[in-house]
Amino acid sequence: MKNVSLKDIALKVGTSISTVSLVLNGKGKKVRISDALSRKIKTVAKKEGYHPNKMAIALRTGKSNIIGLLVDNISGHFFAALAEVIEREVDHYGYKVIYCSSGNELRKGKELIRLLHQHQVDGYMIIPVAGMEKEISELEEHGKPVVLLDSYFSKTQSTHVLVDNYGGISTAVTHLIQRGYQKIAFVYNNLAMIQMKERKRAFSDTLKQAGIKTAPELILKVPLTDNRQEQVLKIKTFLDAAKPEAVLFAANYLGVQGLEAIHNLQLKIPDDIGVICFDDHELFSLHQPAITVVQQPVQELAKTAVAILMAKLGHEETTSKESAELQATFIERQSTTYKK
Amino acid sequence: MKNVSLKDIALKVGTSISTVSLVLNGKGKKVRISDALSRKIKTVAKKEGYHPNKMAIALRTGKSNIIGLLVDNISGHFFAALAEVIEREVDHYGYKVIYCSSGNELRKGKELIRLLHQHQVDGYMIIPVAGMEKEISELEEHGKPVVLLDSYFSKTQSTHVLVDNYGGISTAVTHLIQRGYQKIAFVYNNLAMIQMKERKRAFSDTLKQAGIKTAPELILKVPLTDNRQEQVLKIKTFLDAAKPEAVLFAANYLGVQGLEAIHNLQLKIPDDIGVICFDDHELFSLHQPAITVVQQPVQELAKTAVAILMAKLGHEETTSKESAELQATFIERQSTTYKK
DNA sequence: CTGAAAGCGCTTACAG
DNA sequence: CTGAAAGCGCTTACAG
Repeated sequence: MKNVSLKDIALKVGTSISTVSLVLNGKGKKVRISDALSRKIKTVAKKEGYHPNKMAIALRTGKSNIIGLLVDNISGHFFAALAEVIEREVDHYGYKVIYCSSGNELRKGKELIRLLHQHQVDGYMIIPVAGMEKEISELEEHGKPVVLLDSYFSKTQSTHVLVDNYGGISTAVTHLIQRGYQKIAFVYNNLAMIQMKERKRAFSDTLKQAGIKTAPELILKVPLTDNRQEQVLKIKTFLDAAKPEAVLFAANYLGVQGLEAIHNLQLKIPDDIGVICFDDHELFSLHQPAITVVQQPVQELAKTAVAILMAKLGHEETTSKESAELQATFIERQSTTYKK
Repeated sequence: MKNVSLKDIALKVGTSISTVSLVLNGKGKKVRISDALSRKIKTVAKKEGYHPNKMAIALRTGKSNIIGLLVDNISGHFFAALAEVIEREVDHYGYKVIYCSSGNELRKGKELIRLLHQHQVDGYMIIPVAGMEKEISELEEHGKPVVLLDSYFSKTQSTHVLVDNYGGISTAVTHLIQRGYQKIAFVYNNLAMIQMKERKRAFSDTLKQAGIKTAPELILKVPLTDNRQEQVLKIKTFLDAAKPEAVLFAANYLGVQGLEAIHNLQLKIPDDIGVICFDDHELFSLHQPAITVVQQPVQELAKTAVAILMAKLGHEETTSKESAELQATFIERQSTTYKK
């Protein structure tokens, strides 16, 4: 059973394809097609179950009304929070979203950008992977608007929306110091992108400014490519050796793994070790004790990014098309009460 | 800057569009196009950065090489686990996935099926919503293969892949009884679909078979439409009034909310109350104490569903195209040790 | 070995 | 008020 096309309708009604197209696109009034014909066309279209072929429209008009969203990990917590908002927001403008995840692999990321391009998506929202600069510039040269999420490349000037990573970590470290923690450990990963670099930089700077010297043995870089098991083990070994008074995890998944490591070590939070995490997770507020976090304004990030992209696509003239850096929210829970 | 098309290449090389198409599709050898020309075409195509327009191909061939995946909730845990596997599996066959989420709303679900249809997806994987029977039958009448996930309609014969819900719950209840729990509560939701009905049925049957009579005040149905806050409150009020020895949550998100309610009530697990949940969650294994669960074989579900869909699409003749019911895995952790 | 032509389903000037 | 025609980028018989 074939899909019904404009031609089928035209044949049934006894008119031309153009007329059917005009009517079904609501332009009947404008070109003054008779009410009788209009009604008849609409009736037949409905009865036959006509659905326009979006592929054909995209091919003809050059616009697909699809936004490509390339994230690092489609099963991650950040994506889960993001996707919902983005989907709802772009829907207001009649756009749909195609998601894909790079797994933080350059090769995969490049491939997916090409794929999205081949599918003629109108605009891109991308969590960039190191080394992707060229592909992104090419999209922009092709006239396709791009908004980078969560990170950006310092050398290129693509529009980006992200949280104030430096400020967020700085607040966290300051909080720990005020609570009386001195020997503070930092666990981050080897993502060679600005958001992680900023977090690391903020950690070192803030300690230095407080007159605390940072020992390299209090800093752990966990490779992204390790599997979960290995990562937990590395964190465990690290904490066991370094014996910090508090630990700051630079990403929520590291925090989750960190908690597992801490449980394995049978350490009590916050008595044996204070814990704070950059980026919230469902698990943290439910954990006993609940984990203090620096929360990213995910809703706001998504909304801002969509607004900018829509502005670039010619909707919503009011919105600025500039990059944005949003403030993180510090949430103190029970994992950072120093007891000594 | 325009995208480069076959025509552009043909013009540059000084040959015809057909020849370029043939060569670039690897059919050059078959129709014996000269090596010299082939090489030249390939070189120019690469230099110009040619990418085939998938829309045009889809329009022309009637195949989009896209699978539509309609889930209940794109930010849910089940989706997160599913998406990754499905994406990887269908990739082997050259397919891509478009995701959308119905939010368990019939109206939204219907709309999304229409949308996927308009985008000419070749096959569907759907977590069905009550009332969707007609739309799904229509897809099948249009010759589009469909595999239902997680549930199905008892009246229609669509292919489906799901876990043995009845068996899973039955195991859980039996376990509780063996551990000495008698007053067992059941928390489920008002999803009017087979998976939830089966879980409910299994709960009542198993208790009855053990000679324990089920009191209606030990059963709570939490409306899906309530917001999270309300749901937690309802569970809390319910547990406080019913004072069960153990509680079985019929879905992982209910378990997560249930834990919050239990913490609010200051009840100790497993001393004050035993807890078991159908469907695992990252949070459960990390929780103190870790929560006993009935785990769905998500990987296997996804793989099976993909295999069946691909078989229906004409790949992989070896695979059966029959519906499948997979066994759940019971994982005993520390939340169900009766202490009295 | 290679090219001209039709056609997928649509939109949009253009002509009448 | 309505229709014939071109063209988006591609594939695929068909002809030579």
